[in-house]
Amino acid sequence: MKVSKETAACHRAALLAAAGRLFRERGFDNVGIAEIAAAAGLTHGAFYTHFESKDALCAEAVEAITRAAAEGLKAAPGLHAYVEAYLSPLHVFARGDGCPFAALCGDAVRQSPAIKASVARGVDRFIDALAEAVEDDGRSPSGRRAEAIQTLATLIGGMMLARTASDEQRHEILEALKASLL
Amino acid sequence: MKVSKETAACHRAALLAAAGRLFRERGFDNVGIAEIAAAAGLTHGAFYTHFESKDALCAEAVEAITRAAAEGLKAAPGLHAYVEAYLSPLHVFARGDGCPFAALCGDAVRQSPAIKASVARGVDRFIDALAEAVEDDGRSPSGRRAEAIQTLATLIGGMMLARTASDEQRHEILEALKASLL
DNA sequence: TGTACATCAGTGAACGCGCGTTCACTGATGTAC
DNA sequence: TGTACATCAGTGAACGCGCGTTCACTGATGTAC
Repeated sequence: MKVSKETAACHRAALLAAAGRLFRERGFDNVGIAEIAAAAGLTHGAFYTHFESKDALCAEAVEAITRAAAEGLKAAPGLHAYVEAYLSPLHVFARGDGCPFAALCGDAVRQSPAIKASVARGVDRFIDALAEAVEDDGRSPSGRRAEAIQTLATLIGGMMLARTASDEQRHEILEALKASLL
Repeated sequence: MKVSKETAACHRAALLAAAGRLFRERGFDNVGIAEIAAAAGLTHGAFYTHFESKDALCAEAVEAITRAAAEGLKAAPGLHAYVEAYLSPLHVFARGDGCPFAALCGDAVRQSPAIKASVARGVDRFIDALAEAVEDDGRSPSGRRAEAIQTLATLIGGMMLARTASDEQRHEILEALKASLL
């Protein structure tokens, strides 16, 4: 049955939100259209009135969650606090709500060009945001960008290590990285 | 038909080698038993005379390639040279023969406990090897281990970023990280 | 050393399952009069 | 404002496909005599 335009717009937003969460929790290939639709209160058939394909949804969901990640960084009370929260056990376990890069970079390599490009744009935006947050001790813009890249690599590499690590390892990894970045 | 014990042992080794390469190239879930068996010159049915399940193969393949990675580091002419080679465009594209952590950490989070444990053991061995390779300026063992963790996080995070990045981004990322680690 | 036979690595058809996608259909929405 | 009807978001059955795994069978191996 038909549904009002506002309701349809809500459904689309719900699909994107569910996809953003589920993809981060389990990766692109381990979440089905039916599950995403169900999480948004729909059946799988309705999905195709909102998105052309799963691939199109993936690209759009990546766009959304990477934009949110950059906004989250800009809204943080400072790089120090951001890094502290990033390298917390909470973030290790809250995958569905966490950093899209730590959750999906490994997957993205093997996805379609559209998805890879979406992730690459997100990475670029996030590096920009990090470069602005880095302390300005009179360094050149390119120097700050280089430091931003190093911080990002350490954060996402560290998060992935912490997520596969055993309980004892996890603590050691998070503490070592906090000490080196703060 | 039956086959001599040596031949069977070769087949098993070939299955492990093919799995190690294919898993790194495309991830655990995107490579089928039939493809691995075919790469080893067998049909899929024969696979089950060598391994109990795909999961068992994954765990054993991870064990093999992470051991090889640690040995490769120990055999390197120095940490400097190792990092230089790690952060090279060659490594970005040679996934099947490259670092198992950069290739599989993202996947491993979602795999069975056996696979996760296998990766975690590999990470531990690799950190040990890195801690030995780190320069000894009179630091404590735990200080060297912390530096090893930071180096590993930066390397695998950087490799994953470089692998999803666009052509221009890739160069910038690799150069920034080499500058920070060397 | 030669023969007879049990073993078992390998084959390929078949299974159940979940996936992405399609499509005929339904019925509330919202527009045209 | 009220009515008639075209639109189209949503439903659920169905599709083809590839997957991991099983299993009856084959025939070379390697052992027992």
